[in-house]
Amino acid sequence: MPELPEAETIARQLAKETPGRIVRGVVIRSPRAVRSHRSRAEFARLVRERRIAGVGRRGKAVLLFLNGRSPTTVVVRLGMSGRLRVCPSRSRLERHTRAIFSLSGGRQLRFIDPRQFGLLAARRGTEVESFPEFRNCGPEPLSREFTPGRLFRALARRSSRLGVALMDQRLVAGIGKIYADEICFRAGLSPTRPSNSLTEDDCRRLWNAVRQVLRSAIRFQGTSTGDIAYLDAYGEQGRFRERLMAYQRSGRPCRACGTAIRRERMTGGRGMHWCPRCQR
DNA sequence: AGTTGGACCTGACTGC
DNA sequence: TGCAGTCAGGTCCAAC
Repeated sequence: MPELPEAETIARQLAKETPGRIVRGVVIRSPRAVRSHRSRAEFARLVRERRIAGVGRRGKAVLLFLNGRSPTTVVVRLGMSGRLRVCPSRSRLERHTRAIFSLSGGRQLRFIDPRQFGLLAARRGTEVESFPEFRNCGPEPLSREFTPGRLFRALARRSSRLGVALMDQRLVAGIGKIYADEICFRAGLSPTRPSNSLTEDDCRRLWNAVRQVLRSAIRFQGTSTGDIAYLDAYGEQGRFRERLMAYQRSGRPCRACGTAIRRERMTGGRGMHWCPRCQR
């Protein structure tokens, strides 16, 4: 599932491949991919014949900055199964290709998304924080804005379980199921703990774990797992999967102490994985 | 306002 | 083999 490390990996790859190229044409093969626009034509009009000036990321979203008379930003939300791929124009179209950007230089940027939870949105300007997609977006976990104190105060206000709170994008941006499990493991905290039961000391460990886990996952270019495994802009798998300590390891021995990893469904129907011995 | 559960979507898997 | 049911999960929305 694309979370912050996967989006960051794709954004860095696109930053090498796309700047300077001009979007010559846009084909939206699934209208649902641009459902926040009135029509496919409206989206295409905002994007066509503009030069890609840069690439960024906010939370789990990849951002394409386009130059032109009025600068435009394309927000790419990958959802649960979305991928962005750069390839030669003549290469075979993959199944579930939802949108194709034809770029100058004989390349295409393709948006592939089996589950169709992903979304492309073209927004005027580059003031990302003002876009509706980011209205409820909390601080970037690897920025200075995100501090142990801020994390403590936010968790102290909540009664929901820690594993659920970490995935709330208003608390901190970019964390989903995989990294919520891994962060809790690294912090030695059970994801079933009520958020407001954490001490300041717990929160400092949690804050460290957030940053260590995300940095490490970025270094290994994300996690590929499950029936619709994440692939990067070159179609390669992420290598963080081999380093997972909790996620999707239920019943298997904890890599630290050998105790069987537990799994339990939480509110929202999502299962959380944790070691009952290492995590309290 | 915070919290929860359902809906969206489709491929893989399970059970009868 | 076939078909219904379940699961996965990011995000939004309605209901408490």
